[in-house]
Amino acid sequence: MQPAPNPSFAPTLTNWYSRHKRSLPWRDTKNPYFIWLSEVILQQTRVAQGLPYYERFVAAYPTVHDLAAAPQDEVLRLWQGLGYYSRARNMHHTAQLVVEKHGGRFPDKYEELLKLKGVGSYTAAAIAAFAFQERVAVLDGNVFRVLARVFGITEDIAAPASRKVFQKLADELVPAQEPDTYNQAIMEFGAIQCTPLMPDCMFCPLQQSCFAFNHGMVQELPVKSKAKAARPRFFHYIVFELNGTYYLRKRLEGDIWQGLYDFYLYESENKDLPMEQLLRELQEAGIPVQAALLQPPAKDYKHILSHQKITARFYRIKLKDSLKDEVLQETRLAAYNVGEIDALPKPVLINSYLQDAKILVYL
DNA sequence: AAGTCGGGGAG
DNA sequence: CTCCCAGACTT
Repeated sequence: MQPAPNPSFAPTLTNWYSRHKRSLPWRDTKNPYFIWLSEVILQQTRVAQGLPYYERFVAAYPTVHDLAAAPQDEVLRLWQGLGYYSRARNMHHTAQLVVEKHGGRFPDKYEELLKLKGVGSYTAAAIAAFAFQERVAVLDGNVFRVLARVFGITEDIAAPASRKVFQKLADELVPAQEPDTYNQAIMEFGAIQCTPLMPDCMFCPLQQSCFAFNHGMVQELPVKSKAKAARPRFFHYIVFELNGTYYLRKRLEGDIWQGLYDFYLYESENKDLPMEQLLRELQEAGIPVQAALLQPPAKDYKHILSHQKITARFYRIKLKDSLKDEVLQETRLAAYNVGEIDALPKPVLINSYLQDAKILVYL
């Protein structure tokens, strides 16, 4: 059983925060648009990785109206490399809704923010607290970890059912005064002091009252069940080239990278796919290719996602004539020149190939 | 409750 | 390699 919340918990954290906090751009504003932008970017993303994206989005779209008016391809292109692209699509959708239904002003209550697409319990609480000083508790990976250790909570933080245990405690701990500062403080404390692997317990202001420290359980807490292994997938990309243009297509719903562009794709069950079979598959798709024109891939590309381990091969082929209209309809491929390709949103895997193949060259 | 959605950096 | 990051959504 965890001890009752120590009344000095919040003051200790905010005091620590005042001395250790990083200077981050979204902390210098009460503008809900900027705060929302930063929170969506930072979902499942380290500050160091998200920071340059935040700067780029603020520069490109200074107001929610600018974001709402932008084409989706442009928004996804700016998001390129950040991953979890549904965040960008939902963010874009929400920007348009805020403009059209709310006159460009964000809702100012937790319950209303929660209704926005892409805004879950964490992000709604963050916006409500940081932009509007609502007394709600943010509960992210950092907060889970700090609470589990300090209060000795052994519920599996990966299990959805555990959330209410942590949420109840988190809610009780939020002080009435400056809930925004407190929420920033506990997350920053988790990110810098009470880190996952090597927490700095020797110089921790909560050391005396920390359950995990006092019971030698710092390594054991928080309890988190392991994710299941990523499934292997084998991609065979055909890169059709025609007079300096290349055929790409926008990916659809129902798989990874929705809304991003890649090449003609054949996926096989096993790693090894004979060239003859690949040629046969192409023929069946109405794209007869002479074997001599199909250049074998130079190497395998390994691309790791949370739940998939992709091995990709790129077969480049120089066409003499345009692909048939019928094929273009069926495959949704279209020809793009290098400048256009640069402007399209692409998975990191595709971008890596384009640079290796010197189709895209950056200075 | 479990599955799915990216990519990168630290150790 | 492993872990996990200012999570959300669908089934």
